[in-house]
Amino acid sequence: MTSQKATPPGHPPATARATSRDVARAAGVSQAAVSLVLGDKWRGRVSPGKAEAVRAAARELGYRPNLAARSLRMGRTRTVLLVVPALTTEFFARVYTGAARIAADHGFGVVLYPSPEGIGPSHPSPATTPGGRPLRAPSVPDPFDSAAATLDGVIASSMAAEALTALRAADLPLVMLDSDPDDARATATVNLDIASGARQLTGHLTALGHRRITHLAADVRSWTFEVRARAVTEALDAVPGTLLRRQPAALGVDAGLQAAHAALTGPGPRPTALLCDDDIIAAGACKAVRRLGLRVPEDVSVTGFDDLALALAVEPELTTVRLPAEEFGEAGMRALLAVLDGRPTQEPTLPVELVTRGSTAPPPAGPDNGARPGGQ
Amino acid sequence: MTSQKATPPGHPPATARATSRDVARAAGVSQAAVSLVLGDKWRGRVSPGKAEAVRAAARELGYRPNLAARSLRMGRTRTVLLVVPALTTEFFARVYTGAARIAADHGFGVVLYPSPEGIGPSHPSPATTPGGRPLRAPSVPDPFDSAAATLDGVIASSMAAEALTALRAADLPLVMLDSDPDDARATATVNLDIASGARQLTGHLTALGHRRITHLAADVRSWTFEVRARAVTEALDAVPGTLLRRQPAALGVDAGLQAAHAALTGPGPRPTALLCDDDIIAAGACKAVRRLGLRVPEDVSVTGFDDLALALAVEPELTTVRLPAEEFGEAGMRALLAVLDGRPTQEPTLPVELVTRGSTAPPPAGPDNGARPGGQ
DNA sequence: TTGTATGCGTTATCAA
DNA sequence: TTGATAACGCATACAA
Repeated sequence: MTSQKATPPGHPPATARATSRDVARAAGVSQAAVSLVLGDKWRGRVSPGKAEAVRAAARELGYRPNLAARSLRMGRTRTVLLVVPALTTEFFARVYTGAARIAADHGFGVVLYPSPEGIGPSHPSPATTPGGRPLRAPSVPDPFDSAAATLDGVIASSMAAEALTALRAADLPLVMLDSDPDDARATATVNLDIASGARQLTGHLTALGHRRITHLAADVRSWTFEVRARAVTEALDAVPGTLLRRQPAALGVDAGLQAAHAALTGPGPRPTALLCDDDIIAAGACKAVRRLGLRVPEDVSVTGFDDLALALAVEPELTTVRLPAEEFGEAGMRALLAVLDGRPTQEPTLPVELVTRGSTAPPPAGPDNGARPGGQ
Repeated sequence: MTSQKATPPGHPPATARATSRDVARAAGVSQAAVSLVLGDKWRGRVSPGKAEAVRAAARELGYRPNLAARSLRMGRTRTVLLVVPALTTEFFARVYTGAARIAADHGFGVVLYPSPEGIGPSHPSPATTPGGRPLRAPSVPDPFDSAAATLDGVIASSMAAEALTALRAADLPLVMLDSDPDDARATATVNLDIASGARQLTGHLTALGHRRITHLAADVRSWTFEVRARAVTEALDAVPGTLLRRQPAALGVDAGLQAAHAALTGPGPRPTALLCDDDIIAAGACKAVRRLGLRVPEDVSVTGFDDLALALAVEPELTTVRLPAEEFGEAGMRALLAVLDGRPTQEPTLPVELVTRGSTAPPPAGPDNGARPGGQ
């Protein structure tokens, strides 16, 4: 009965990597010393000479600690779940990028959970893949059953909030993104200053002279959209003589088109501006305007929200509110790390910025600027 | 010295979860039996009654195995790395979605590695965040140093191929996406039928009557773009009387605009069609056409590639080649799973589909259809 | 059929 | 300062 190393029976080791014991042997120290040195906890417990020897050996052998073992021992996985409404959107891809960057800086990984009910696919197939198969039927399981999913914490977009309750988030620390600060589920909240963005938008439009504005409101129950609606209403209430209407619109180019069509052809005087809840809806709205034989922005101004790449791709380019997506993800991750460390969290609200481009202009002149040009 | 359970000293357990021993106790069996039953390997080794008791207890306790422990024991992490050129693009977000779905079906997780040199940010800031900080400076480290990174395999887009060599991919199984089948680094390759797409596009344009076509070619060294260029050249060589020119374009709306401007104002007769290497470039090209006082598609036809949401957002909607992004990710993941299982891989090539929309039409009539309309 | 023992690689404690 | 040693939770070989 020797102390020979033996790989576990049944399976060969995936990759023959150096272990801390190999490093210890190479450096002529105990395995524990390796752990201390590499964990930078050797203040007065290992001699400087040996410490350097350990580092050299580790470098030499290309040692990288086995994270499974570390997780097992520590009871923490250094893995965080990011719950988003649907990854296929540029906005959340950027949120992920920011979160992952900060995570990596702290030795954490980020695993994604695109909420099954994924709001607004924003693209052709609403509920099926090109192949016609229902989108993630039993496919994407509860992330807590999934492989990468022994989690230290969760970051969730408010747009995927329902998914959150479904997925029993144990009692993991939970950072909610862009959601009601009073949400009881949240350990911490990180917000964008959406209300300010909405006010900047309405301010821009009223300053241009618009008085009949229709809000193409995302018909998604989500805090962020509620805030937009409220802020728009309040801001326009403060400007005498304005007429605000509201038209619900699903997320997506085509839905935006439909909603805008309805808004522009409905009863009463035609609005001179369409304030859309996101860039995608705005893109659809622009199409609707033109299909009615009207021009953007001469006859109807259109604004978006998000400042996606799309905003520059359409013509005219969209006046919109730039949401700092990556910084948003970064802030969310930082808040979660603070919670995990037991540090106080800052609950920041990130500023947003109005970006004025070609899709807005003063309303058409004329008494009622209303005589409808030849339709369709 | 009792056999009392004790949490590891120093740190409390992250979450008090039931272990297989708890289940065993509850079911009145040994811990090994639990492992057998839940691993579905109890064929003739556990009595049906006890097996059922185990399952009941597991359900009751909400037992979920500790993946760190399992990974440690098995030497496999059930985690796969997906290397993409930049996550902020819709296309790769969709590839990820497909890959993650299949992975989850097999109890695997997917971690993302947006290549540092991330080709084509396709959005405002080329190299810095809004804050001005250089984009992922030492931030995103070698993924093999990162937390989630004890990997069983890698899936990589050819567009991030350089990153691959940098990141010493040990000798992990490597599935390359849309890359040279002869690439020595790849354990397996999964491709889209890009060449067919290019041929469908040229066929569509020549059938409409176009004879002067400029290829707005992505100036990115990547197999997929080389294939496009070759296929376009060969297809047009086969049609007598065609004049193919090629104009390099960086990835991005603005770059597409610039390239198209150059193509339309350069010496020689103006092309009647701009065949763009992706939808983003095509969107830029459309803008260039209009800035020159020309119309799409009456004066100049424009085609894209990818069929992003963008293709429907611009006006006119883009004729483009639909790339089945999610299925692509699925196929990549399936290939990798096959490799990991030692099964033969199928090396599939996924079909792509021409989608005809408003951005293409017959070229303008007239002898040379060339008398340039008043530019600006 | 069942139970018991072992080791995966780490970190942390304790005795030397 | 250092080096043994134990335990994290699981899967498996082996003895009963």
